[in-house]
Amino acid sequence: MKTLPVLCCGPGIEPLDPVARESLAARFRALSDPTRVAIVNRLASTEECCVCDLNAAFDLSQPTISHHLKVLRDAGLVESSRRGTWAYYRLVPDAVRELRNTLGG
Amino acid sequence: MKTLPVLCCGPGIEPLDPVARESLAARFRALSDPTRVAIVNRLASTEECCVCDLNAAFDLSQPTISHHLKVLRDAGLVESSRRGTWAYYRLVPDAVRELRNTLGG
DNA sequence: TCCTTTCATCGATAGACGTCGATGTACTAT
DNA sequence: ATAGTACATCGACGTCTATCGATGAAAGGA
Repeated sequence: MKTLPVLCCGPGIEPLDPVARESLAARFRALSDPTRVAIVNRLASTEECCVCDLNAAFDLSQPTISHHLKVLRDAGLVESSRRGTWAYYRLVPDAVRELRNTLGG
Repeated sequence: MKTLPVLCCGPGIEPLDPVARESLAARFRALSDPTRVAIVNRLASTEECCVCDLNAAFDLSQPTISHHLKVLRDAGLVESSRRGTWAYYRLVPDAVRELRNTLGG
């Protein structure tokens, strides 16, 4: 005789709506690449960083680094500004904190 | 010569080693899909959850849900155990907490 | 003006990923 | 034994992604 399993995922939960799921997944996806994790790690330990230094640091082609920066920018995790010829990138602390909060139930 | 930009990403940082980058990225990649985010969200609000209920909840085929659960399992974010015919999944709180800490300056 | 440097974008390609139907496996009930 | 249920795995398909070389745009220096 089998005991009917307790109905899990019961009535008390509040599931994420589809928009929130997609939005959260998009931010995590931005961190789903080792190079991007390293970039964020690097930006986390400095005020800002110019692209030229990132290019030098990562042994990847310049377009590839530029691509990763765009992914992080589109995800709202970093922001950039140009000063003269150079582009400087920095973290968006609120975005990182927000993401962390979603893991801190 | 123009004013050389301040050497950013200076000597004080400790960059992640390649293994850590890959390992972190792998965990974030597990959360890079809206369905998996929703599964984790669901598991976060209950003790454990049987696959049959997840199948009913997500309007995706049973193999697809099974695939997502495997991804989360391989990432160490969830664990499962069989009791009788049913398989029950639950979060691995340490894994989630660890991931959160990496975002916590 | 011309050349160089910095960075973004384009186009192409190989590999990874999400999804499904079909199949396999283990368990339960009749 | 036979049938049915719960879940995992397999094979296939279309899409997305990481990467590169080539090109474009903007700025500075000669």
